[in-house]
Amino acid sequence: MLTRREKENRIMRESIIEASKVVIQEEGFEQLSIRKIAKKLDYAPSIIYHYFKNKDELMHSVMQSGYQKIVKAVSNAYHSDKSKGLEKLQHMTHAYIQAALDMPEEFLKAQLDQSDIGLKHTASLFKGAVKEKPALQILALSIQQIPRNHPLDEEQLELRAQMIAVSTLGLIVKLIIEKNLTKTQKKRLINNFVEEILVAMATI
Amino acid sequence: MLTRREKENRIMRESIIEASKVVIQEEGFEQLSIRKIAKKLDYAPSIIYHYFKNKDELMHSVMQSGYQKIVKAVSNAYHSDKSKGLEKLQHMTHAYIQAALDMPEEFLKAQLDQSDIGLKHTASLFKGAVKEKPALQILALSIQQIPRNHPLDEEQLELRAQMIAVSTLGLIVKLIIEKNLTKTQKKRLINNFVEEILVAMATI
Amino acid sequence: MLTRREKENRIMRESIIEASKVVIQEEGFEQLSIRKIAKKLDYAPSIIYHYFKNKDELMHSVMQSGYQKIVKAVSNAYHSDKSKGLEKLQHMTHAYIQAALDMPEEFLKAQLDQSDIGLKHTASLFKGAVKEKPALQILALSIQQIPRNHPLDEEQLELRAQMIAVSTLGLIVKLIIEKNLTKTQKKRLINNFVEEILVAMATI
Amino acid sequence: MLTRREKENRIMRESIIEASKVVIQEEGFEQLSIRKIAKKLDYAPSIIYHYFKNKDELMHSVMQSGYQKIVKAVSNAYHSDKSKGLEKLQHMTHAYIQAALDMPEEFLKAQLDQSDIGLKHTASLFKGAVKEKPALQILALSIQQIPRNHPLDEEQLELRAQMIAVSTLGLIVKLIIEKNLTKTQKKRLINNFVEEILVAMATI
DNA sequence: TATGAATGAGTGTTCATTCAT
DNA sequence: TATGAATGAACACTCATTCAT
Repeated sequence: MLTRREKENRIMRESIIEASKVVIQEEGFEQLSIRKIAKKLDYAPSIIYHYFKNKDELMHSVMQSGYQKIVKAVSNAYHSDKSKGLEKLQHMTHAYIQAALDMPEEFLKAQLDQSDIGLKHTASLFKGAVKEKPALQILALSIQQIPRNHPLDEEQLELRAQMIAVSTLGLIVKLIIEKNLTKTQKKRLINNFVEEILVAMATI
Repeated sequence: MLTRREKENRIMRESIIEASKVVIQEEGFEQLSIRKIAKKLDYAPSIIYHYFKNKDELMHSVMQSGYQKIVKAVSNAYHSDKSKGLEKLQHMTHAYIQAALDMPEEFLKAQLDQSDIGLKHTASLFKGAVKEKPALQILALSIQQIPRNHPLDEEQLELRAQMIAVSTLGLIVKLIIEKNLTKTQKKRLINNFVEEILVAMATI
Repeated sequence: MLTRREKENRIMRESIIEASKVVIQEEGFEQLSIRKIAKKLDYAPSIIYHYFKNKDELMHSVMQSGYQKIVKAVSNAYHSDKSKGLEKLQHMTHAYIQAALDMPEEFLKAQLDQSDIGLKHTASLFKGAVKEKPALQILALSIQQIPRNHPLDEEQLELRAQMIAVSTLGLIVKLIIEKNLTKTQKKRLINNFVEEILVAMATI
Repeated sequence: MLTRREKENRIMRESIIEASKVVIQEEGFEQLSIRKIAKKLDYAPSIIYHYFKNKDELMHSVMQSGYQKIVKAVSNAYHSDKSKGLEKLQHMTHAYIQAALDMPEEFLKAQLDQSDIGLKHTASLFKGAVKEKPALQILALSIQQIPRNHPLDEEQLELRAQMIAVSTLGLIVKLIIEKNLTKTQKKRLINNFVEEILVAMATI
C-alpha cells in the first residue's frame, strides 16, 4: 500500500523521467541538463533534487525505464504473432528494430551503458545467457523452431542466438548513429538484413 | 625533408593527440576538453591553439589517428594475406576484430560518436558508401572474389558489405562492453562469428 | 502591485546596471565585462545571468537607463518650460547640454558607441529619423514653432533638426573631452552656442 | 643623418603603422590586436615588440600619423583653393569632411582621444586657441574674410571659429558612427550642413 | 633581425548543486 | 512542496607579452 504522499512522489518522478526523455530525443543524451528538464516541466531546477539524489540517479532511472519498453515490445511480438518458424523470427526482428528506432537515443544509451548496473540488463554474451535472459531465450526458441538439416545442439543454439542478437544490435546502432540516412535507404538496409542476412544466419 | 622546427612541431602535435587519447580512455569522448589535455601534458591550455586551429580540428586529428590504425590493420591483412576468397575474408575479419579489441575505448568512442565530425569518418550505410569508404571497398572486393552461383550486382554487393560491416561492429561493440567475459568465451564467440556467421553472410 | 520577490529582483537588476555604469566610468565602455561587474558587486559572475539573459541584454539596459535620463531632462524642459518659440528651444538645449555634462563619460560612451545595439538608441541621421526618435521629434517640433518667413517643408525640417542635433553633440563631446577647460570658458562657449549659433541655425 | 639601421628601423615602424591602419579600417579600433597586425604583415607577433615598446606606444603612433594627414588636407585646401570668402570656407569644410571620412576609424580615435598626449593635438576650445592652433587659425582667417554688417571682434571671432569647428566635428563624428547610412543620405546631410548651416553660422 | 614556443590572465557562458525561505 | 538566489567550477577561445634561439 502506498500512501498518498508516496503516490504523488511516484507521479512526479515519472513526469521528470518523461521530460528527460523528451529532452534526450530533442537534443541527445549529452545535452541533457537538469535545467532543461526543469524548464520542460515549468519547474525550478532545484525541485528535481527532491525526487532524485543527483543527476546520476536520474539518468539511471531514465535508462531503466527505456530498457523495459524494448523488452515489452519484443515479448509482445513473440506472443501475439501467429506466423511460424523463419517468418516469425523475421517478424520479431522487425518489431525489435522498430521499437528501438522509436526511441533511438534512449535505446543507444541503455544498450551501450557500461556500468555494472546497466550490464545487469544488457549482458548477453556470457555462457548460459540463453537460460538467464528472457529476450535471448525467446530468440533461441524461435531459431530452434526453424526446420534444419543438421539440428543445432544446445551450445550451438546459444551461440547462434547471440550472433543474431549482436548483428541486429550492430545494425540498429548504426541506423541510429548515422542520422542523415534517408528513409528509403534505412528501409532498404533493414529489409536486406531481415530478408537475406537474418535468413542466412538462422538457416545455415 | 623536415627542418628541426617542423619535426618538433610534429612531435608536439602527436603528443597532444596521444594525451587526448589518454583522456578519452579515462573519461570518455564527451569529457574530452582542451583544459584536460593541457593538464595531462603540463602545459597551458592556450598552447594547444598553436598546434591546432580549434577543438574541432584537434578532435578530427585524434579520430583520424585512431581510425587509421584500424584501416592499416585491415589493409595489411588484405595485402599480405596470401589466402583467397572466403578464407581471405575470414582472415581480414579476424584482423579487424583484433585491432579493435586492442584499443577498445577509443574504438568504441570513435565508432559511436554522433557528431558531424565523427560521422565523417564512420558513416558507411549511405548509398554509394562503398565508393567513398576505403575500408568498405576492401570488404566489397573480398566478397566479390568469393565464387558464388548467382553473382551479386553492384547494389547487392554494397548492401552485403554493409551488412557484414554492421554485424561485425555489433559483435565488437558487445565484446568491448561486456568486459567481464572470459577469454575463452570471447574466443568462442569470435570463432563462431568468423567461421559460421561470416561464411553464411558472405556465401549466400 | 509588485510582490516582494519582484521588488528585490528589480533592485538587483538596478544595482547590476549601476555597477556597470561605474565600470564604464572607470574603464570605458569597451572594457566592460561581466566579470568586472560581478567583482564590483562582490558576486559570482554567473549570478548576473539570473537577471539578464546575456551581456547584450545587460548592455542594452545600461544604455537605456542612461539614455532615458537625457530624454527625461529634455522632455521635462520641453513640457515644463513656459516660454515659446526660439526661447523655448534655447532652454531645452541648455537643459540637454547640462544633463549630458552631468554624466560625461556615460554620455560619451553611449553616444559614440558603434555597436549595433548602441546604434539602436543613438542613430538619428537616417531619413525619417524624426518620426522614430522621440528626442529628435521634440526638437523638430520646437523648430517648427519658431516663426519664419519661408516655412520649412518636412524634409527640410528633419534636416534642420539633425543639423542642430549633431552640432550640439559636437559641442558637448568637445566640452567633455577637453577636460581642462575652466568653468568660465565652458560657460562662455555654451552661451555663445545657445545664443548665437543655435539662433542662426534655427531661424535662417 | 640616419644610419642604414635607423632608416630600416623607420621603414619597419611605418609599415607596422600602415598595417595597423588597415586592420582598424577593416575591423575597428577595438578589434586591433598585435596578432592581427603581424598576420597582415606576415610576421610573427613578437617582432612588433622590437619596434614598439608595447601596444600602447604603437597605438599612439598610429593616432599621430592619422592626425597629421588631416591637418595636411585642410592646409592644402586653404592654400590651393582660389575662391574667396564664404565660398572658400565652404570648400575647405568640404575638404575637411572628406579627408576625415576617408579615414573614419582613425579620425574618430584621434579626435576623441582623451589622453594628455592626444589633447595636445586636438584641444581647441581654450581661450586663445586661435593663436596656437594652425587649423583653427586658418578657419578664423576664412571667417574674417567674409563680408559682414557688424564685424566680429577678436573674442567673437575665436568663439565663432570654435563653434564652427565643434559643429563640423559633430557632423563628421555622427556620419562615421552611423555606418549604415546610404551614400545619398550622407551627401544630403553634408550638403545641407555646408550650404545652410555653415552659411548661417559664418554670416550671422 | 626575426621566429615560434609558451604563459597567464582574460572573455562570455553553462552547469550541477546548495540553501534559506 | 517548491522557489529563486547564489556559487564555483568548467568550457572554448583570444590576447598581450616574454624569452630562448
